[in-house]
Amino acid sequence: MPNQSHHATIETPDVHDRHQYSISDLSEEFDVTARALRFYEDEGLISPIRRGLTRIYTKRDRARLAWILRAKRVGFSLSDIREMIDLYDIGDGRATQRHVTTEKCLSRIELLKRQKVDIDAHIDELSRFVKMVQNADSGAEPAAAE
Amino acid sequence: MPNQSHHATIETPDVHDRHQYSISDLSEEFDVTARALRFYEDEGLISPIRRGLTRIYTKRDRARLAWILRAKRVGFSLSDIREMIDLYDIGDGRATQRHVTTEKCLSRIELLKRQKVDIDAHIDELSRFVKMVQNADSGAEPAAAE
DNA sequence: ATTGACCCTTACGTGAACGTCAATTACAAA
DNA sequence: TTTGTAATTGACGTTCACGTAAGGGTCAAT
Repeated sequence: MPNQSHHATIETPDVHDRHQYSISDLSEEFDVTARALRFYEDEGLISPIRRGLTRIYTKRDRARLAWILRAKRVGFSLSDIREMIDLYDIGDGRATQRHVTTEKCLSRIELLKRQKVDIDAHIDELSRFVKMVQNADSGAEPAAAE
Repeated sequence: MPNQSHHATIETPDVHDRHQYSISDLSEEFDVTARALRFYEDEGLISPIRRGLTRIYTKRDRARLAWILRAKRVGFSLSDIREMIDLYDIGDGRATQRHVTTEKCLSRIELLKRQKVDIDAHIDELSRFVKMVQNADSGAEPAAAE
């Protein structure tokens, strides 16, 4: 095996089908630390294959990472995310399992919809506040609830 | 002072204008612990007056608490929230301060809008997954990004 | 042979947001 | 006066999501 380098050397063997990523490739692309990626692996969220000890991420791993990070952005904890990934990974499960899966997904969706309502309310309130500040009519304070 | 009780006794002095709340009133109503409310006070988010050592929350405190909790639900940290409250509390500030305030509010709004996009994407994906599970066509996995 | 770039594991440290005692205090009812 | 209920202030404990060394391996270039 004369040439197995996994990141840009002069003579890269597979330039045009780049579907393998090193840990630093992904950490740079998604702006997370390598430590975080290893942590996600410890938590069972991603399982890149290994060449020796070195992690090699496939396109699927990359897609899964993107999904994880988006889930984080909308407020899910890592264990939430792990649970959701497990649900995805069942897919072929028996009827009862499929039922449980569906129910959990639907309740997640409900939660997300409630979040959207909260966000809209917050946007409204911030917008009103901005207008108020610009009009310089003092008397500002967080109005709220009901 | 014969009658100063701050929660329901037989002879409550001001039954019909109930604009004072004890710490447990609010913790029960909003389903947060008293510990949390004291913590928020330590962090400078609320400042109930005291009768002796006992905290007394006004309607404004209550409204502010509701606001804080909603901010938390949409993903703001307590220091984020503190910052925003400080912004609200300026209101009468000088022109430069008003400018800074406005800018910060606008960037918060942008952040919230991006969150909505993420949430919508997540809802879509979960919905699609639910359909897929129900159709029993296996081959499920978190699709993502791009 | 050494340097440099990149990778690894193990393991303790950290900030946020409280939880959980422990020891008191205040007040009203029994 | 004792008992009970709700309040208080420390102060240490906990979970989450990593950060941050410390110590070491691999490979290609110099």
